[in-house]
Amino acid sequence: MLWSKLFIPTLRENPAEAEVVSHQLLLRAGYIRQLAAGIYSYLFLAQRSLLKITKIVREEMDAIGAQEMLLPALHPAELWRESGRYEIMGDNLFRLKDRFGRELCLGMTEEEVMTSIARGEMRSYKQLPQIWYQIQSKFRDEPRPKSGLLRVRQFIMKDAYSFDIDAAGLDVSYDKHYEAYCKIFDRCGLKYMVVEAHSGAMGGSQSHEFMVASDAGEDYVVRCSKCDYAANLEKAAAHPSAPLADDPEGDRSPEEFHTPGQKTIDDLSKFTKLPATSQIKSLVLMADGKPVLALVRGDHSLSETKFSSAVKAVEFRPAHPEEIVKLFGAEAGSLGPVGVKNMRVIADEALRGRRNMIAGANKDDHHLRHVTPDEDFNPEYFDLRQVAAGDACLKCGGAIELIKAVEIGHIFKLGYRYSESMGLRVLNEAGEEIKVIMGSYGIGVERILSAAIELYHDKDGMALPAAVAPFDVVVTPVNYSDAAQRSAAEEIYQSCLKLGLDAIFDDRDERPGVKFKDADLVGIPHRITLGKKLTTGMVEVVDRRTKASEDVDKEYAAAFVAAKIEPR
RNA sequence: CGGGGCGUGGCUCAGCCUGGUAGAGCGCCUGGUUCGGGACCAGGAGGCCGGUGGUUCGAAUCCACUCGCCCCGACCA
Repeated sequence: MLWSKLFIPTLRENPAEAEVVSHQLLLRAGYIRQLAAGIYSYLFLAQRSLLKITKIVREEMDAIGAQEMLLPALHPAELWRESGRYEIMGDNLFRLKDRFGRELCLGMTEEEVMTSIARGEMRSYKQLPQIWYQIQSKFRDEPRPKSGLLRVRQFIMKDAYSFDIDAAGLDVSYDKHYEAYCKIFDRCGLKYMVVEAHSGAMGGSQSHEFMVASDAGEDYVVRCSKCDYAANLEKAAAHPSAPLADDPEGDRSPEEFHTPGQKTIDDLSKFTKLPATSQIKSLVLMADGKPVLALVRGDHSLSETKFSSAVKAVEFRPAHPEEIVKLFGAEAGSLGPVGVKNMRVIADEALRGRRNMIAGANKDDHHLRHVTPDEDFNPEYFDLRQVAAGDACLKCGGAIELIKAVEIGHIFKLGYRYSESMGLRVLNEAGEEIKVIMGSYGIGVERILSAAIELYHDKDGMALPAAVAPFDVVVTPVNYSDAAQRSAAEEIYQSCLKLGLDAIFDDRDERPGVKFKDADLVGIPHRITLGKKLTTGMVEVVDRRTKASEDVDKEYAAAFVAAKIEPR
């Protein structure tokens, strides 16, 4: 293609609205333009990259026997009511009405539609297993779209669904996806981690996320510095750090003391001269309308995910101040577990075996010292605590680190959630009706591009892996009005095409600086530059990432570049 | 939804406090000189100052409302 004929609107300066690097570069390099908050147009360059990514995705999905389909994005609300997600998804689901007042919604994932197809046609175990997938736009009414293409309201997802006869079959389908995902992300040139994940609103048992470390990410990955343990923060477990002060010895009874105006853990640490690790933090939550008192060590934070699985709540929220006063007779700064009878009391494992700690007295401006779990109150123990950096790995004791990351893929064992609610059953060998077991598997296509940019960029722009770059190579005559350069460049460009390279010919009558800057910004992995050395038959081949330049005979330049690009 | 910031040619921004002719750099167009890392000279085009209402002789500027975008939080397969 001829650069002079293409629409590649590069910008010299970063648009003011872009904060994260991938967003800035996608705009500057002319890949995307914004239409509204969280809604973007993908221009020529972005579309080329995305097509390369989806091609890789297709090849690897097809390789595990998955069948590509294309389902509607517009769904009848009725279908979502069947699975129960019409209510669960709340405002995140785009909802609309047609001219007759029928309720519709835009798909955020397509378990319902896939399940409805399956239940209409599947009759026998002999038809299973099946893996169906599509690459299609998804819609989510995000409360806060952000970071360019990282969190948007319309995006392209590869979503796959597996249908199996039993749990062993699901394991096979799940493992196939696990491996296919690794191949996809490897081929896209990404550095990524696979972490244990929480299955969240999707339901189901096992789940893994594919994460790319990046400060632009919104998730935290907990990783052991020694072994291979890695998990999403929501799910991660670890040994807590030791308390900073030993518990006082002895079999003491709770003793009230006056703590005027001391409300936070911090206040109390200063006031009592005891570290936060000697305190019990008391949190009141309303879980499905019922109050629960959750206790964690003073320096720990409650993991909301772990809390909700511990109490098996569909919905929960922090209690309102009025509710707290009504239930405890005291305000939030002075709450504690001693004497609490009117609600469930759950405690984090880190409190088990501790003695003589500080807790609120359920009386404003008063606290208790010498509070001992299992003596002064009897909680149910759970892992409730959010893991923190510096904790010790459960597997090997190594130090835990926290890494910010972008989620690019997620695989779930759904189990029977949809087949049960929507009635997907087949007959087994014995002629008995059995539920089909399902899995679902997603990849965020734009996130692969964004993550690649976050991973590979420098001050001049993108340094994309060839697999996802819009072009493999750009042929750049330094002076286009020089007839010798022009014709030699044309020849090299044609040779590149013959070798199957995705080549672009920068035939613009621009100064060399402009052409070099644009090529760097756009992130084309290789550049063949024709300049003064052409008089001796030599051209330069420049590597975008390393900026290393090699002189090559013009006859071999195309083959030289082709050899550098991995076969695909 | 709570908190903060910002809306002025295509892009980055100044002007607003203290009301009176709408500006700069880059980009764009024409001509010329140039040609190895975003050239130079000359000429030129391009702006309902986000919108509505108000105050005023007069509003980009002051006031009210409103819309949009970004960031933090809440939220989130």
